[in-house]
Amino acid sequence: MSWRKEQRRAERGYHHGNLKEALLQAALGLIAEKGAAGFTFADAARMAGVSAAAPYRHFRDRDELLSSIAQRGFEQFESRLTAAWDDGRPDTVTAFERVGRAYLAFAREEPAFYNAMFESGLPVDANPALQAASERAFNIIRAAAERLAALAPPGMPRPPAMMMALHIWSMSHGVASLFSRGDAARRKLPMSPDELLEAEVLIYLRGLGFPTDRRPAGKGAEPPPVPPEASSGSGMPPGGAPAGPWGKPK
Amino acid sequence: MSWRKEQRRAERGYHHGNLKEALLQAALGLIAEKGAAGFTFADAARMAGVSAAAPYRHFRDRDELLSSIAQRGFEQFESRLTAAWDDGRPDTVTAFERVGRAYLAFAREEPAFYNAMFESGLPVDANPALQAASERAFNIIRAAAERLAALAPPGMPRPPAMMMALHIWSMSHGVASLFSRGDAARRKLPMSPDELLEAEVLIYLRGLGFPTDRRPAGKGAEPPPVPPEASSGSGMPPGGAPAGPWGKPK
DNA sequence: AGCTCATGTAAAAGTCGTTCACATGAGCTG
DNA sequence: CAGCTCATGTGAACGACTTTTACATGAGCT
Repeated sequence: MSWRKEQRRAERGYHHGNLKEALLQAALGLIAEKGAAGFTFADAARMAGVSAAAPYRHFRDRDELLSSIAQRGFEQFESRLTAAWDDGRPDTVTAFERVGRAYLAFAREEPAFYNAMFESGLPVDANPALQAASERAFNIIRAAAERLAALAPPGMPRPPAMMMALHIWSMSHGVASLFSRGDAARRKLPMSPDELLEAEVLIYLRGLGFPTDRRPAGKGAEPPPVPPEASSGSGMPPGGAPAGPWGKPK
Repeated sequence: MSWRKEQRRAERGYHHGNLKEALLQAALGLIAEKGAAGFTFADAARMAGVSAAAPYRHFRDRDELLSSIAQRGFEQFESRLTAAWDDGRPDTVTAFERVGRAYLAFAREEPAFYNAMFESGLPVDANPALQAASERAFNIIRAAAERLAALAPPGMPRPPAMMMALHIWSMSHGVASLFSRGDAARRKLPMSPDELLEAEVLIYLRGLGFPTDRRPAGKGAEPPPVPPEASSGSGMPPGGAPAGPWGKPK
Protein backbone atom coordinates (compact mmCIF):
# COMPACT_ATOMS: atom_id res chain seq x y z
CA MET A 1 0.00 0.00 0.00
CA SER A 2 2.13 2.81 1.27
CA TRP A 3 5.53 1.33 0.55
CA ARG A 4 6.08 4.29 -1.73
CA LYS A 5 5.99 6.68 1.15
CA GLU A 6 8.09 4.34 3.25
CA GLN A 7 10.67 4.18 0.50
CA ARG A 8 10.77 7.94 0.23
CA ARG A 9 11.31 8.11 3.94
CA ALA A 10 14.04 5.51 3.72
CA GLU A 11 15.82 7.49 1.04
CA ARG A 12 15.89 10.73 2.91
CA GLY A 13 15.26 9.93 6.57
CA TYR A 14 12.74 11.49 8.85
CA HIS A 15 14.02 14.98 8.16
CA HIS A 16 13.92 16.27 4.68
CA GLY A 17 16.91 18.54 5.06
CA ASN A 18 15.91 21.08 2.46
CA LEU A 19 12.17 21.22 2.61
CA LYS A 20 11.69 24.93 2.28
CA GLU A 21 13.52 25.05 -1.01
CA ALA A 22 11.85 21.85 -2.20
CA LEU A 23 8.45 23.35 -1.49
CA LEU A 24 9.27 26.51 -3.35
CA GLN A 25 10.39 24.53 -6.37
CA ALA A 26 7.37 22.27 -6.24
CA ALA A 27 5.03 25.24 -5.97
CA LEU A 28 6.77 26.91 -8.87
CA GLY A 29 6.12 23.88 -11.02
CA LEU A 30 2.53 23.57 -9.94
CA ILE A 31 1.78 27.24 -10.53
CA ALA A 32 3.33 27.08 -13.97
CA GLU A 33 1.02 24.16 -14.75
CA LYS A 34 -2.25 25.12 -13.18
CA GLY A 35 -1.96 28.76 -12.20
CA ALA A 36 -1.70 30.27 -8.74
CA ALA A 37 -5.38 29.67 -8.13
CA GLY A 38 -5.12 25.97 -8.86
CA PHE A 39 -1.99 25.45 -6.86
CA THR A 40 -2.43 23.53 -3.66
CA PHE A 41 -0.42 23.51 -0.48
CA ALA A 42 -1.10 19.82 -0.04
CA ASP A 43 0.08 19.10 -3.55
CA ALA A 44 3.36 20.82 -2.94
CA ALA A 45 3.85 18.79 0.22
CA ARG A 46 3.06 15.58 -1.61
CA MET A 47 5.48 16.47 -4.34
CA ALA A 48 8.19 17.05 -1.78
CA GLY A 49 7.36 13.72 -0.17
CA VAL A 50 6.28 15.06 3.21
CA SER A 51 3.02 15.17 5.11
CA ALA A 52 0.48 17.91 4.58
CA ALA A 53 1.37 19.52 7.88
CA ALA A 54 5.10 19.77 7.24
CA PRO A 55 4.98 22.95 5.15
CA TYR A 56 3.66 24.83 8.14
CA ARG A 57 7.08 24.56 9.72
CA HIS A 58 8.39 26.80 6.94
CA PHE A 59 5.48 29.01 5.90
CA ARG A 60 2.79 30.51 8.08
CA ASP A 61 0.20 29.54 5.50
CA ARG A 62 -0.39 29.04 1.82
CA ASP A 63 -0.32 32.76 1.16
CA GLU A 64 3.12 33.11 2.61
CA LEU A 65 4.46 30.54 0.20
CA LEU A 66 2.86 32.47 -2.62
CA SER A 67 4.35 35.71 -1.35
CA SER A 68 7.78 34.13 -1.16
CA ILE A 69 7.51 33.11 -4.76
CA ALA A 70 6.33 36.54 -5.81
CA GLN A 71 9.25 38.00 -3.87
CA ARG A 72 11.75 35.86 -5.72
CA GLY A 73 9.96 36.66 -8.92
CA PHE A 74 10.37 40.38 -8.44
CA GLU A 75 14.04 39.90 -7.67
CA GLN A 76 14.68 37.86 -10.79
CA PHE A 77 12.57 40.31 -12.73
CA GLU A 78 14.66 43.18 -11.49
CA SER A 79 17.90 41.48 -12.37
CA ARG A 80 16.65 40.64 -15.84
CA LEU A 81 15.54 44.19 -16.46
CA THR A 82 18.83 45.49 -15.13
CA ALA A 83 20.75 43.24 -17.48
CA ALA A 84 18.57 44.26 -20.40
CA TRP A 85 18.90 47.94 -19.66
CA ASP A 86 22.68 47.54 -19.37
CA ASP A 87 22.91 51.11 -18.28
CA GLY A 88 21.72 52.37 -21.62
CA ARG A 89 24.31 50.76 -23.85
CA PRO A 90 24.93 50.93 -26.72
CA ASP A 91 22.41 53.72 -26.97
CA THR A 92 19.43 54.73 -24.94
CA VAL A 93 16.71 53.85 -27.40
CA THR A 94 18.11 50.44 -28.22
CA ALA A 95 18.56 49.61 -24.57
CA PHE A 96 15.08 50.86 -23.85
CA GLU A 97 13.55 48.52 -26.36
CA ARG A 98 15.62 45.69 -24.99
CA VAL A 99 13.99 46.29 -21.64
CA GLY A 100 10.59 45.94 -23.25
CA ARG A 101 11.58 42.65 -24.79
CA ALA A 102 13.02 41.47 -21.49
CA TYR A 103 9.67 42.20 -19.87
CA LEU A 104 7.87 39.99 -22.36
CA ALA A 105 10.56 37.33 -22.22
CA PHE A 106 10.18 37.15 -18.47
CA ALA A 107 6.42 36.82 -18.70
CA ARG A 108 6.80 34.07 -21.27
CA GLU A 109 9.68 32.15 -19.77
CA GLU A 110 8.73 32.41 -16.12
CA PRO A 111 4.99 32.01 -16.16
CA ALA A 112 4.91 30.83 -12.57
CA PHE A 113 6.72 33.89 -11.31
CA TYR A 114 4.70 36.22 -13.47
CA ASN A 115 1.52 34.59 -12.31
CA ALA A 116 2.40 34.88 -8.65
CA MET A 117 3.53 38.47 -9.11
CA PHE A 118 0.73 39.91 -11.17
CA GLU A 119 -2.11 37.46 -11.57
CA SER A 120 -2.52 35.71 -8.25
CA GLY A 121 -4.64 38.39 -6.66
CA LEU A 122 -2.02 38.58 -3.95
CA PRO A 123 -2.16 41.90 -2.08
CA VAL A 124 1.29 43.16 -2.99
CA ASP A 125 0.92 46.46 -1.23
CA ALA A 126 -0.01 44.77 2.03
CA ASN A 127 3.42 43.18 2.25
CA PRO A 128 6.22 45.72 2.69
CA ALA A 129 8.96 43.39 1.48
CA LEU A 130 7.00 42.54 -1.61
CA GLN A 131 6.13 46.12 -2.28
CA ALA A 132 9.77 47.11 -1.97
CA ALA A 133 10.86 44.38 -4.36
CA SER A 134 8.22 45.43 -6.83
CA GLU A 135 9.33 49.03 -6.44
CA ARG A 136 12.95 48.11 -7.15
CA ALA A 137 11.98 46.36 -10.35
CA PHE A 138 9.89 49.29 -11.46
CA ASN A 139 12.75 51.61 -10.71
CA ILE A 140 14.73 50.09 -13.54
CA ILE A 141 12.06 51.19 -15.96
CA ARG A 142 11.91 54.51 -14.19
CA ALA A 143 15.64 55.05 -14.51
CA ALA A 144 15.56 54.14 -18.16
CA ALA A 145 12.73 56.56 -18.75
CA GLU A 146 14.67 59.22 -16.93
CA ARG A 147 17.61 58.82 -19.26
CA LEU A 148 15.35 58.79 -22.25
CA ALA A 149 13.53 61.91 -21.14
CA ALA A 150 16.84 63.71 -20.85
CA LEU A 151 17.40 63.09 -24.54
CA ALA A 152 14.26 64.96 -25.50
CA PRO A 153 14.94 66.88 -28.71
CA PRO A 154 15.37 70.61 -28.28
CA GLY A 155 12.07 71.62 -29.83
CA MET A 156 9.88 69.34 -27.73
CA PRO A 157 8.89 69.94 -24.12
CA ARG A 158 10.55 67.47 -21.76
CA PRO A 159 8.08 64.73 -20.86
CA PRO A 160 7.87 63.73 -17.18
CA ALA A 161 9.98 60.61 -16.77
CA MET A 162 7.65 59.09 -14.23
CA MET A 163 4.77 59.31 -16.62
CA MET A 164 6.81 57.75 -19.39
CA ALA A 165 7.79 54.92 -17.10
CA LEU A 166 4.20 54.26 -16.13
CA HIS A 167 3.19 54.30 -19.77
CA ILE A 168 5.87 51.85 -20.77
CA TRP A 169 5.02 49.61 -17.87
CA SER A 170 1.34 49.58 -18.74
CA MET A 171 2.07 48.79 -22.37
CA SER A 172 4.37 45.95 -21.43
CA HIS A 173 2.00 44.55 -18.88
CA GLY A 174 -0.96 44.91 -21.19
CA VAL A 175 0.73 43.08 -24.05
CA ALA A 176 2.09 40.44 -21.73
CA SER A 177 -1.17 39.64 -20.02
CA LEU A 178 -3.34 39.82 -23.09
CA PHE A 179 -1.26 38.26 -25.79
CA SER A 180 1.85 36.69 -24.47
CA ARG A 181 0.51 34.06 -22.13
CA GLY A 182 -2.07 31.44 -21.44
CA ASP A 183 -5.04 31.06 -23.70
CA ALA A 184 -5.23 34.60 -25.06
CA ALA A 185 -1.86 33.89 -26.64
CA ARG A 186 -3.73 31.66 -29.07
CA ARG A 187 -5.62 34.60 -30.54
CA LYS A 188 -4.53 35.01 -34.11
CA LEU A 189 -2.49 38.17 -34.18
CA PRO A 190 -1.12 39.99 -37.17
CA MET A 191 2.29 40.04 -35.46
CA SER A 192 4.12 38.50 -32.54
CA PRO A 193 3.67 39.99 -29.08
CA ASP A 194 7.29 41.12 -29.24
CA GLU A 195 6.75 42.97 -32.47
CA LEU A 196 3.47 44.33 -31.21
CA LEU A 197 5.09 45.81 -28.15
CA GLU A 198 8.08 47.12 -30.03
CA ALA A 199 5.88 48.91 -32.52
CA GLU A 200 3.74 50.28 -29.72
CA VAL A 201 6.70 51.69 -27.85
CA LEU A 202 8.27 53.12 -30.97
CA ILE A 203 5.08 54.87 -31.99
CA TYR A 204 4.75 56.19 -28.46
CA LEU A 205 8.31 57.49 -28.41
CA ARG A 206 7.81 59.12 -31.74
CA GLY A 207 4.70 60.76 -30.30
CA LEU A 208 6.97 62.29 -27.70
CA GLY A 209 9.19 63.65 -30.43
CA PHE A 210 12.00 61.13 -30.24
CA PRO A 211 13.63 60.07 -33.48
CA THR A 212 12.86 56.36 -33.67
CA ASP A 213 15.20 55.10 -36.33
CA ARG A 214 17.90 54.13 -33.84
CA ARG A 215 20.71 56.22 -32.46
CA PRO A 216 19.05 59.38 -31.24
CA ALA A 217 20.39 62.74 -32.20
CA GLY A 218 21.89 64.25 -29.04
CA LYS A 219 24.96 63.25 -27.03
CA GLY A 220 28.39 62.01 -28.10
CA ALA A 221 28.95 58.81 -30.03
CA GLU A 222 28.54 55.58 -28.06
CA PRO A 223 30.24 52.23 -28.73
CA PRO A 224 28.59 50.98 -31.93
CA PRO A 225 28.89 47.18 -31.64
CA VAL A 226 25.76 45.64 -30.14
CA PRO A 227 26.60 43.30 -27.25
CA PRO A 228 25.00 39.81 -27.17
CA GLU A 229 21.35 40.16 -26.28
CA ALA A 230 20.19 38.63 -23.04
CA SER A 231 17.05 37.24 -24.61
CA SER A 232 17.01 35.77 -28.09
CA GLY A 233 13.60 36.94 -29.21
CA SER A 234 11.83 36.11 -32.42
CA GLY A 235 14.08 38.40 -34.37
CA MET A 236 13.50 42.04 -35.04
CA PRO A 237 13.98 43.94 -38.23
CA PRO A 238 17.62 44.91 -38.02
CA GLY A 239 17.80 48.44 -39.28
CA GLY A 240 15.39 51.31 -38.85
CA ALA A 241 12.15 50.98 -40.75
CA PRO A 242 11.89 53.75 -43.31
CA ALA A 243 8.11 53.99 -43.38
CA GLY A 244 6.88 53.32 -39.85
CA PRO A 245 7.57 51.28 -36.76
CA TRP A 246 5.35 48.51 -38.06
CA GLY A 247 6.17 46.48 -41.15
CA LYS A 248 5.19 47.52 -44.63
CA PRO A 249 2.22 49.88 -44.76
CA LYS A 250 0.24 47.57 -47.10
CA MET B 1 -31.11 27.09 15.99
CA SER B 2 -32.00 26.67 12.38
CA TRP B 3 -35.20 28.63 12.52
CA ARG B 4 -33.55 31.09 10.22
CA LYS B 5 -33.43 28.57 7.45
CA GLU B 6 -36.95 27.48 8.24
CA GLN B 7 -38.12 31.04 8.05
CA ARG B 8 -36.44 31.52 4.72
CA ARG B 9 -38.15 28.42 3.49
CA ALA B 10 -41.46 29.69 4.80
CA GLU B 11 -41.02 32.98 3.01
CA ARG B 12 -40.34 31.52 -0.35
CA GLY B 13 -41.53 27.91 -0.28
CA TYR B 14 -39.60 24.85 -1.26
CA HIS B 15 -38.85 26.17 -4.70
CA HIS B 16 -36.91 29.33 -5.01
CA GLY B 17 -38.45 30.41 -8.27
CA ASN B 18 -35.53 32.41 -9.55
CA LEU B 19 -32.48 30.67 -8.25
CA LYS B 20 -30.29 30.94 -11.29
CA GLU B 21 -30.54 34.70 -11.33
CA ALA B 22 -30.18 34.90 -7.57
CA LEU B 23 -26.99 32.86 -7.74
CA LEU B 24 -25.54 35.05 -10.43
CA GLN B 25 -26.27 38.15 -8.40
CA ALA B 26 -24.85 36.63 -5.24
CA ALA B 27 -21.72 35.52 -7.04
CA LEU B 28 -21.33 38.97 -8.52
CA GLY B 29 -21.37 40.49 -5.07
CA LEU B 30 -18.99 37.94 -3.64
CA ILE B 31 -16.51 38.32 -6.48
CA ALA B 32 -16.59 42.08 -6.13
CA GLU B 33 -15.75 41.66 -2.47
CA LYS B 34 -13.22 38.88 -2.42
CA GLY B 35 -12.18 38.29 -5.99
CA ALA B 36 -12.95 35.37 -8.24
CA ALA B 37 -10.45 33.20 -6.41
CA GLY B 38 -12.06 33.78 -3.05
CA PHE B 39 -15.58 33.31 -4.29
CA THR B 40 -17.29 30.12 -3.18
CA PHE B 41 -20.10 28.15 -4.68
CA ALA B 42 -21.36 27.27 -1.23
CA ASP B 43 -21.38 30.91 -0.20
CA ALA B 44 -23.48 31.88 -3.16
CA ALA B 45 -25.94 29.13 -2.29
CA ARG B 46 -26.10 30.28 1.31
CA MET B 47 -26.67 33.82 0.22
CA ALA B 48 -29.55 32.72 -1.95
CA GLY B 49 -30.96 30.75 0.95
CA VAL B 50 -30.69 27.30 -0.59
CA SER B 51 -28.66 24.20 0.14
CA ALA B 52 -25.17 23.73 -1.21
CA ALA B 53 -26.35 21.21 -3.75
CA ALA B 54 -29.05 23.38 -5.29
CA PRO B 55 -26.78 25.38 -7.57
CA TYR B 56 -25.93 22.19 -9.43
CA ARG B 57 -29.43 22.23 -10.90
CA HIS B 58 -28.44 25.40 -12.75
CA PHE B 59 -24.71 25.20 -13.35
CA ARG B 60 -22.62 22.15 -14.15
CA ASP B 61 -20.02 23.33 -11.65
CA ARG B 62 -18.43 26.37 -10.12
CA ASP B 63 -16.56 27.18 -13.31
CA GLU B 64 -19.73 27.35 -15.30
CA LEU B 65 -21.11 29.98 -12.96
CA LEU B 66 -17.91 31.93 -13.42
CA SER B 67 -18.12 31.59 -17.18
CA SER B 68 -21.71 32.80 -17.15
CA ILE B 69 -20.63 35.87 -15.28
CA ALA B 70 -17.76 36.49 -17.65
CA GLN B 71 -20.17 36.08 -20.52
CA ARG B 72 -22.51 38.70 -19.14
CA GLY B 73 -19.53 40.86 -18.40
CA PHE B 74 -18.38 40.80 -22.00
CA GLU B 75 -21.88 41.67 -23.13
CA GLN B 76 -22.17 44.65 -20.82
CA PHE B 77 -18.65 45.63 -21.75
CA GLU B 78 -19.54 45.57 -25.40
CA SER B 79 -22.62 47.68 -24.90
CA ARG B 80 -20.70 50.20 -22.84
CA LEU B 81 -17.99 50.49 -25.45
CA THR B 82 -20.59 50.78 -28.16
CA ALA B 83 -22.30 53.61 -26.32
CA ALA B 84 -18.99 55.33 -25.70
CA TRP B 85 -17.92 55.05 -29.30
CA ASP B 86 -21.30 56.39 -30.42
CA ASP B 87 -20.32 55.72 -33.98
CA GLY B 88 -17.55 58.26 -33.85
CA ARG B 89 -19.55 61.30 -32.81
CA PRO B 90 -18.93 64.16 -32.50
CA ASP B 91 -15.55 63.47 -34.04
CA THR B 92 -13.41 60.40 -34.31
CA VAL B 93 -10.66 61.37 -31.93
CA THR B 94 -13.00 62.53 -29.19
CA ALA B 95 -15.08 59.39 -29.48
CA PHE B 96 -11.96 57.30 -29.47
CA GLU B 97 -10.82 58.76 -26.20
CA ARG B 98 -14.25 58.27 -24.76
CA VAL B 99 -13.88 54.58 -25.51
CA GLY B 100 -10.67 54.51 -23.53
CA ARG B 101 -12.35 56.15 -20.58
CA ALA B 102 -15.26 53.75 -20.87
CA TYR B 103 -12.80 50.89 -20.64
CA LEU B 104 -11.40 52.22 -17.38
CA ALA B 105 -14.81 53.12 -16.06
CA PHE B 106 -15.99 49.58 -16.64
CA ALA B 107 -12.97 48.13 -14.87
CA ARG B 108 -13.57 50.47 -11.94
CA GLU B 109 -17.33 50.28 -11.68
CA GLU B 110 -17.78 46.60 -12.43
CA PRO B 111 -14.89 44.98 -10.64
CA ALA B 112 -16.69 41.67 -10.41
CA PHE B 113 -17.25 41.46 -14.13
CA TYR B 114 -13.76 42.66 -14.93
CA ASN B 115 -12.32 40.17 -12.52
CA ALA B 116 -14.25 37.26 -13.98
CA MET B 117 -13.41 38.34 -17.51
CA PHE B 118 -9.73 39.07 -17.23
CA GLU B 119 -8.35 38.07 -13.87
CA SER B 120 -10.01 34.83 -12.92
CA GLY B 121 -7.65 32.60 -14.85
CA LEU B 122 -10.70 31.32 -16.68
CA PRO B 123 -9.78 29.78 -20.04
CA VAL B 124 -11.72 32.14 -22.27
CA ASP B 125 -10.58 30.57 -25.49
CA ALA B 126 -11.75 27.15 -24.38
CA ASN B 127 -15.34 28.34 -24.33
CA PRO B 128 -16.65 29.28 -27.80
CA ALA B 129 -19.50 31.42 -26.47
CA LEU B 130 -17.15 33.33 -24.23
CA GLN B 131 -14.61 33.76 -26.95
CA ALA B 132 -17.27 35.07 -29.29
CA ALA B 133 -18.50 37.55 -26.70
CA SER B 134 -14.97 38.72 -26.08
CA GLU B 135 -14.43 39.05 -29.80
CA ARG B 136 -17.55 41.18 -30.17
CA ALA B 137 -16.36 43.54 -27.48
CA PHE B 138 -12.95 43.82 -29.06
CA ASN B 139 -14.55 44.51 -32.39
CA ILE B 140 -15.80 47.84 -31.11
CA ILE B 141 -12.24 48.91 -30.51
CA ARG B 142 -11.30 47.44 -33.86
CA ALA B 143 -14.02 49.37 -35.65
CA ALA B 144 -13.01 52.58 -33.94
CA ALA B 145 -9.40 52.00 -34.91
CA GLU B 146 -10.50 51.38 -38.46
CA ARG B 147 -12.22 54.73 -38.64
CA LEU B 148 -9.29 56.42 -37.05
CA ALA B 149 -6.83 54.84 -39.43
CA ALA B 150 -8.86 56.11 -42.34
CA LEU B 151 -8.23 59.63 -41.11
CA ALA B 152 -4.47 59.25 -41.37
CA PRO B 153 -3.03 62.55 -42.55
CA PRO B 154 -1.88 62.58 -46.15
CA GLY B 155 1.82 62.59 -45.41
CA MET B 156 1.86 59.58 -43.12
CA PRO B 157 1.59 55.97 -44.16
CA ARG B 158 -1.72 54.42 -43.15
CA PRO B 159 -1.25 52.37 -39.98
CA PRO B 160 -2.88 48.92 -39.87
CA ALA B 161 -6.13 49.30 -37.98
CA MET B 162 -5.83 45.90 -36.35
CA MET B 163 -2.48 46.81 -34.91
CA MET B 164 -3.81 50.08 -33.59
CA ALA B 165 -6.72 48.29 -31.99
CA LEU B 166 -4.41 45.83 -30.28
CA HIS B 167 -2.22 48.65 -29.07
CA ILE B 168 -5.13 50.57 -27.63
CA TRP B 169 -6.48 47.47 -26.00
CA SER B 170 -3.16 46.64 -24.40
CA MET B 171 -2.76 50.17 -23.08
CA SER B 172 -6.24 50.17 -21.61
CA HIS B 173 -5.86 46.75 -20.09
CA GLY B 174 -2.42 47.57 -18.77
CA VAL B 175 -3.52 50.75 -17.07
CA ALA B 176 -6.67 49.12 -15.75
CA SER B 177 -4.97 46.11 -14.24
CA LEU B 178 -1.97 47.92 -12.88
CA PHE B 179 -3.35 51.17 -11.60
CA SER B 180 -7.07 51.24 -11.67
CA ARG B 181 -7.98 48.42 -9.34
CA GLY B 182 -7.27 46.54 -6.16
CA ASP B 183 -4.16 47.26 -4.19
CA ALA B 184 -1.96 48.57 -6.99
CA ALA B 185 -4.43 51.43 -7.22
CA ARG B 186 -2.97 52.66 -3.96
CA ARG B 187 0.41 53.30 -5.54
CA LYS B 188 1.03 57.00 -5.48
CA LEU B 189 0.75 58.13 -9.05
CA PRO B 190 1.52 61.54 -10.48
CA MET B 191 -1.89 61.47 -12.16
CA SER B 192 -5.16 59.56 -12.15
CA PRO B 193 -5.45 56.38 -14.18
CA ASP B 194 -7.85 58.15 -16.50
CA GLU B 195 -5.41 60.92 -17.17
CA LEU B 196 -2.59 58.45 -17.48
CA LEU B 197 -4.40 56.49 -20.15
CA GLU B 198 -5.59 59.57 -21.97
CA ALA B 199 -2.06 60.95 -22.18
CA GLU B 200 -0.75 57.58 -23.28
CA VAL B 201 -3.27 57.28 -26.08
CA LEU B 202 -2.77 60.86 -27.19
CA ILE B 203 0.98 60.48 -27.36
CA TYR B 204 0.52 57.25 -29.26
CA LEU B 205 -1.85 58.84 -31.75
CA ARG B 206 0.50 61.71 -32.22
CA GLY B 207 3.23 59.17 -32.90
CA LEU B 208 1.08 57.93 -35.74
CA GLY B 209 0.87 61.42 -37.11
CA PHE B 210 -2.61 62.32 -35.93
CA PRO B 211 -3.23 65.85 -34.79
CA THR B 212 -4.12 65.48 -31.12
CA ASP B 213 -5.56 68.83 -30.20
CA ARG B 214 -9.13 67.73 -30.91
CA ARG B 215 -11.05 67.94 -34.14
CA PRO B 216 -8.76 66.30 -36.65
CA ALA B 217 -7.94 68.01 -39.91
CA GLY B 218 -9.72 66.01 -42.59
CA LYS B 219 -13.43 65.49 -43.25
CA GLY B 220 -16.31 67.91 -43.17
CA ALA B 221 -17.37 69.73 -40.04
CA GLU B 222 -19.22 67.67 -37.47
CA PRO B 223 -21.73 68.94 -34.86
CA PRO B 224 -19.56 70.95 -32.45
CA PRO B 225 -21.41 70.66 -29.11
CA VAL B 226 -20.03 67.82 -27.00
CA PRO B 227 -22.84 65.55 -25.77
CA PRO B 228 -22.97 64.62 -22.06
CA GLU B 229 -20.21 62.12 -21.34
CA ALA B 230 -21.22 58.65 -20.25
CA SER B 231 -18.70 58.57 -17.44
CA SER B 232 -17.99 61.59 -15.32
CA GLY B 233 -14.30 61.09 -14.81
CA SER B 234 -12.00 63.16 -12.70
CA GLY B 235 -12.11 65.98 -15.17
CA MET B 236 -9.95 66.42 -18.20
CA PRO B 237 -8.29 69.54 -19.42
CA PRO B 238 -11.04 71.05 -21.58
CA GLY B 239 -9.26 72.40 -24.59
CA GLY B 240 -6.21 71.12 -26.39
CA ALA B 241 -3.06 71.30 -24.33
CA PRO B 242 -0.64 73.66 -25.98
CA ALA B 243 2.51 71.95 -24.78
CA GLY B 244 1.78 68.23 -24.70
CA PRO B 245 -0.86 65.65 -23.88
CA TRP B 246 0.24 65.65 -20.26
CA GLY B 247 -0.20 68.64 -17.99
CA LYS B 248 2.34 71.42 -17.69
CA PRO B 249 5.87 70.38 -18.59
CA LYS B 250 7.27 71.39 -15.18
C1' DA C 1 -57.40 14.33 -8.91
C1' DG C 2 -53.32 12.49 -10.37
C1' DC C 3 -48.84 12.51 -12.94
C1' DT C 4 -44.48 14.12 -14.05
C1' DC C 5 -40.46 16.48 -14.09
C1' DA C 6 -37.89 20.50 -12.91
C1' DT C 7 -36.11 22.01 -8.80
C1' DG C 8 -34.63 21.56 -4.08
C1' DT C 9 -32.74 18.69 0.15
C1' DA C 10 -29.91 15.76 3.10
C1' DA C 11 -26.19 12.78 3.40
C1' DA C 12 -21.86 11.21 2.14
C1' DA C 13 -17.23 10.91 -0.07
C1' DG C 14 -13.11 13.17 -1.21
C1' DT C 15 -10.04 17.27 -0.98
C1' DC C 16 -7.96 21.30 1.33
C1' DG C 17 -6.23 24.36 4.88
C1' DT C 18 -4.95 24.51 9.40
C1' DT C 19 -3.99 23.16 14.23
C1' DC C 20 -2.35 20.20 17.89
C1' DA C 21 -0.14 16.73 20.46
C1' DC C 22 3.45 13.84 19.72
C1' DA C 23 7.76 11.66 17.33
C1' DT C 24 12.45 11.96 15.51
C1' DG C 25 16.99 12.88 15.28
C1' DA C 26 20.91 16.54 14.38
C1' DG C 27 23.83 19.01 16.95
C1' DC C 28 25.35 20.86 21.16
C1' DT C 29 27.01 20.24 26.13
C1' DG C 30 29.29 18.19 29.56
C1' DC D 1 29.79 9.10 24.52
C1' DA D 2 25.30 9.99 27.24
C1' DG D 3 21.88 13.06 27.42
C1' DC D 4 19.34 17.16 26.30
C1' DT D 5 17.03 20.35 23.31
C1' DC D 6 14.74 22.18 19.70
C1' DA D 7 13.95 22.48 14.84
C1' DT D 8 11.57 19.69 11.86
C1' DG D 9 8.29 16.15 10.50
C1' DT D 10 3.93 12.99 11.51
C1' DG D 11 -0.89 11.59 12.18
C1' DA D 12 -5.24 12.67 13.61
C1' DA D 13 -8.84 15.74 13.75
C1' DC D 14 -11.91 19.91 12.55
C1' DG D 15 -14.44 22.67 9.57
C1' DA D 16 -15.19 24.31 4.91
C1' DC D 17 -15.70 23.37 0.14
C1' DT D 18 -16.99 20.63 -4.25
C1' DT D 19 -19.51 17.28 -6.21
C1' DT D 20 -22.58 13.09 -6.49
C1' DT D 21 -26.57 10.39 -5.19
C1' DA D 22 -30.93 9.05 -3.62
C1' DC D 23 -34.93 11.09 -2.15
C1' DA D 24 -38.63 15.03 -1.46
C1' DT D 25 -41.62 18.71 -3.10
C1' DG D 26 -44.88 20.97 -5.64
C1' DA D 27 -46.06 23.72 -10.17
C1' DG D 28 -48.26 22.90 -14.18
C1' DC D 29 -50.40 19.93 -17.33
C1' DT D 30 -53.94 16.28 -18.48
